[in-house]
Amino acid sequence: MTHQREIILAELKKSTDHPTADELYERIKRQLPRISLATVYRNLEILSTAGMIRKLEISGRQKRFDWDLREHHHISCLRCQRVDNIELEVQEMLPAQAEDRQGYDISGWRVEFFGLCPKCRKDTNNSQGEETMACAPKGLSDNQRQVLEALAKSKEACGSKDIAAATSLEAKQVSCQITALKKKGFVESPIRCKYTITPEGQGALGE
Amino acid sequence: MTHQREIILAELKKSTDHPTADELYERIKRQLPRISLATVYRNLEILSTAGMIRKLEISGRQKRFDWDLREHHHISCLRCQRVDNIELEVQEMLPAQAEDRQGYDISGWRVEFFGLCPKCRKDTNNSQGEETMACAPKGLSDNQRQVLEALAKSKEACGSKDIAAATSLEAKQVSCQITALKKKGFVESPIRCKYTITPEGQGALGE
DNA sequence: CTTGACTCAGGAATGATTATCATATAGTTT
DNA sequence: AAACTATATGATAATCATTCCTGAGTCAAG
Repeated sequence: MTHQREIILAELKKSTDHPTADELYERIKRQLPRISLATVYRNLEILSTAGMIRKLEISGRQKRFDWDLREHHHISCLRCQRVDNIELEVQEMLPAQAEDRQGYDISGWRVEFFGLCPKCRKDTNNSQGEETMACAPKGLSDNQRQVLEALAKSKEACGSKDIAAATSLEAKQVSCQITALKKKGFVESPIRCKYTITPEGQGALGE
Repeated sequence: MTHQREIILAELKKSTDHPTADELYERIKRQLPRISLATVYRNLEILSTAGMIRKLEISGRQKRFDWDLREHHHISCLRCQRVDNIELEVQEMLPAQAEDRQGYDISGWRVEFFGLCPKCRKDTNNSQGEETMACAPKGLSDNQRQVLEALAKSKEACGSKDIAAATSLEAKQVSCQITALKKKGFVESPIRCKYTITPEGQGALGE
């Protein structure tokens, strides 16, 4: 039990959420500014194989960690990835049902619920468009920026040929970028084959 | 519904396991040799958001895909990552229990079991050592090879200082490599602070 | 006071997935 | 059918999370 390992465990026990390795890393850096992310990963792995903490493999790519070893299950938000605890009473029935099935030697089980957490639920009700907004990536490639700048200069909606003339790009490439920009919500098409920049697109250019 | 998307869906429906994207890619290449892995990923994503297939986020890093939309749950092997179906009768009781908890708007749930599949279970019984053997990576870095070669030349067990003399490495570096080599099973320590190469280490050198 | 066991920080490497973009294909509208 | 747009694909680069590698530091036992 090294110093860093103690800090990592203490920091995890302080947390009421179920932090990911890098979230924990950010919090620990305040106490141990020189600690490395690899050390956090290594010690979380050691602690979980030693059975001192639990590793949760839910809700997307990043694994989350839980200091609470008592038997309980989780509910996670599909929008913001938040994870909360949830208690169930039917737990005992589950392993019995599955026993001796398929010839597996069953060593564990888990129940997971997912849906929208109260906060995300409220956000959805207030504004429908926001969910696509929040999810769309904000970065712009060079080509996308060129197209967007050309659109910003034009007062009226223009076709991809006009844009191609205004930039160094070919018409084909322009159409390709427009599709990507539409998906990000930076461009819209008031008439078929004519495009304008959206307020969000303006904002993206300014950054 | 494009041709490749049809093929991908058909190939998935043919499979009784729950393949990963790259497993599916390997199978599909037989029919469409020019298809790209990105297309497989893209279409699996499209099909699953369209609700035509299910994306499983269980058992480690790689996501798996399931053509069977009927309500069922899974059991996965901790050793070989294999995933099988499992039927439960208590399903209906679960969502009722969790309803209105934590203010979440629950849209789904799943139950997962894990353990050892029949095959891995048998392998464990037959030979205890095999699991560590099978897991250890076989590659050698330059420094590791140097140390191992020096040990191979020596008839008797020798300390890290002897090895340092025989190679261009410092004593500290040698000790570091020895630790790594011991973990791989290429070196053992008959007496404290004295090391010899193992038959596995000889084999690794020969490759 | 050596010697080796153990751990760390930092960076490189890896594996899985996603984004980009030029090209190919499939639709629409005139 | 021509002219054009819209969408999908294949190849590849980029990204993200995680793990591996290595030289250096620390500590305890001999």
